[in-house]
Amino acid sequence: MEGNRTHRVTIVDVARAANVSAGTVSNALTGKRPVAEDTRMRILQAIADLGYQPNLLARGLVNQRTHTIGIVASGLDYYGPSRTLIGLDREANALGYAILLELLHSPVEAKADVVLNLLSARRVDGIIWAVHEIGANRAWIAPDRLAKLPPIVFLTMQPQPGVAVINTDNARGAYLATQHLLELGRREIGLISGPLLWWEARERRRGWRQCLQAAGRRADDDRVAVGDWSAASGESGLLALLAANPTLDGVFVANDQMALGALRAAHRLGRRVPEDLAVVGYDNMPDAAYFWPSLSTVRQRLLDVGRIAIQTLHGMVEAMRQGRELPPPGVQTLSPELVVRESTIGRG
Amino acid sequence: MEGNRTHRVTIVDVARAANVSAGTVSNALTGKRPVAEDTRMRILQAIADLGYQPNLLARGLVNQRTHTIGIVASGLDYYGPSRTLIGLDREANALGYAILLELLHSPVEAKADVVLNLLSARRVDGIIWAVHEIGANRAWIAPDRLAKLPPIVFLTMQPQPGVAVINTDNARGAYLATQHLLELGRREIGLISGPLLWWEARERRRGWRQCLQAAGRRADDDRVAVGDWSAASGESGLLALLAANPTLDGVFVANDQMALGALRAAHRLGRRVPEDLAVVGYDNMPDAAYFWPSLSTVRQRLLDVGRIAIQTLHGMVEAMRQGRELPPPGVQTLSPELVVRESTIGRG
DNA sequence: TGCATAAAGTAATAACGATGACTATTGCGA
DNA sequence: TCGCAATAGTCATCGTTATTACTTTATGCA
Repeated sequence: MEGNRTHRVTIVDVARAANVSAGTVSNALTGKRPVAEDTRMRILQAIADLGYQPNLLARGLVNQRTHTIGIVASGLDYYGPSRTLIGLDREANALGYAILLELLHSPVEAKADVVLNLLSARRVDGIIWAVHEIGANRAWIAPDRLAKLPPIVFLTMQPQPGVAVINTDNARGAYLATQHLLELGRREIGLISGPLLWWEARERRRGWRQCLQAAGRRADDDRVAVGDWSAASGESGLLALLAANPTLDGVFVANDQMALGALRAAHRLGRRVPEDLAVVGYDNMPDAAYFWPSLSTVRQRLLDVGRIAIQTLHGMVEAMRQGRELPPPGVQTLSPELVVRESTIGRG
Repeated sequence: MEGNRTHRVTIVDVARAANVSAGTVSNALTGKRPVAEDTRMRILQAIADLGYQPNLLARGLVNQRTHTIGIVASGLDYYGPSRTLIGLDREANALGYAILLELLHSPVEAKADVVLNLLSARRVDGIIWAVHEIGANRAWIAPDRLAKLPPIVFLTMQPQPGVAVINTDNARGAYLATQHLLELGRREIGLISGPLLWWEARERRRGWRQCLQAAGRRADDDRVAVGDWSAASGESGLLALLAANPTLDGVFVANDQMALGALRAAHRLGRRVPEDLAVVGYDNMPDAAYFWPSLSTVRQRLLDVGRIAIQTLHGMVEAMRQGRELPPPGVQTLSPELVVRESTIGRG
């Protein structure tokens, strides 16, 4: 009927159509005050007729709450970050939050600050920081800066005092992998590491080293090749390791993609896996079970990381809203599990 | 100083501190009207002192514009969707849009409608629909429903009249792959397809079939195994194909993950790739170059898909804002490219 | 039955924080 | 003196909700 294409239908239009006041419509929608059943039906009918959509900007403005969570992430073309994001999204949905996504393509501190300002200007209720690495020192999380931001949960980083962190135990995962190799009787075990700027890479190296040292084995630097998480670097990494240690009979590779490259290098050199060289990866990406040979690896519960992160953040948001004291922020660490496949035990 | 932790600093506080009116602060910030240089400096100083963050909710409310784009996506644990999302994010950033992300875990129509309502209630400026499949008929994009929503760009789906779609030419990619196999002298070429509910899977099958028929070769249903995009289904798919066609000497696999499974099946059966069986995949995921043997495949420019999608959407948003007629929505199709590796030509 | 009182639903109005369209104040030259 | 730039200020507005105040209607009791 009404030809005016630019007119947006508001709560007042609904109220008029249902013959009530705007406040009553609001009450009917939010349920914060009771509304007589037949009025409610009339209102719902009017909403349907007019195709009314409540304006969440206005609602957020008056409620001081947007039901939006900002997620800052990076490395989405890798399995881990994507998977974590899925976990975050699921739980956020379940708790009624929408997600404002910011991808950091080149994680430098300046950009990080811009992104935080942006999220804060949009009045997100909370922030998930899922960027793995951003310089070595993290000076950018100055406490006074943090105090002016909405609650933040950090994923997968070194525990910091006064900051909520959700982690997996990378050192333990690496330990499990290395121990598995030792138990199979391997005597010379190398490491293809991720970039050492990354906390996860350092932790996995630590776990590998600890396990070897506990068993009285060598864990020297010439047993370590440093890659960049890519399959290419895994391939060149294994070539370098074997050149320096021709008798190497086991290798722990800090992620599955590099392990894929390492398998390829082994094939090219004619080394049989696992007979000549046993390989363990990290991540348990879906493809790993179909590598040739299928890859023993370490599974992290990344969906759980996402879930717990959102739940923790939600708790912080609610506490802050109700003026309660924030729970002392701490570290929650999830345990990884070893997944054994052909690359260590053959086609048993 | 001020101990009141709940007080939020608004434009009025800034105005008071800088000894001007709120309107002037607004002008200084948005630049819509000139402000004397020294007043501007005073205002900026006050903003810095107070740590003021403009409230984008309020701004959006009065401007009827949020500079936010809703992205509805799914399958983020696969390479393609993740990659596309990265492309979308980059261009959105460049054009000053934030991203409201909605992941569809189980793409059913009811849920789709809920998601669209949600985005619309948050007053996004536009929507990118990056969900690959949602039932066969798409009855849910009823034209009158579309008219009530912000501008939408659809990715990777069958062209629809009256709808903006950004595509890659899946049939052409499949054609290129199949042609490559023919040119290598392969005579019996099978297909491991994706689920036929997916438009992309149907298109890739069409390209495979067209190419074979143009060459006078068989392209019957017993040369087709239908998988579900997973490596597991690729493995079982090739086993089934070889059981039905023992003399098969080439296979086009509709994505790289299934191709990985197919390679594994070939290894298990002792068929040499490519000597006995040449394999071409689709997607060019980073790992494909490190499969054993490395995988010939089809590259899509997914970052470009994302870029163009955002640009198109931006154009629609601007046109609508300025009351201009929307450009007639059409289809933009990008061409894929063949990437030749060992799985077809050996370690040449 | 009639009246006081409680309960329940509804209406009116002031926020929330910004902007845009007017209006008001300067200082200057004609 | 007048008119015109150049600035700055005022106030209504965007679409909701919370608060307060006002109607009804139902209930209890003599």
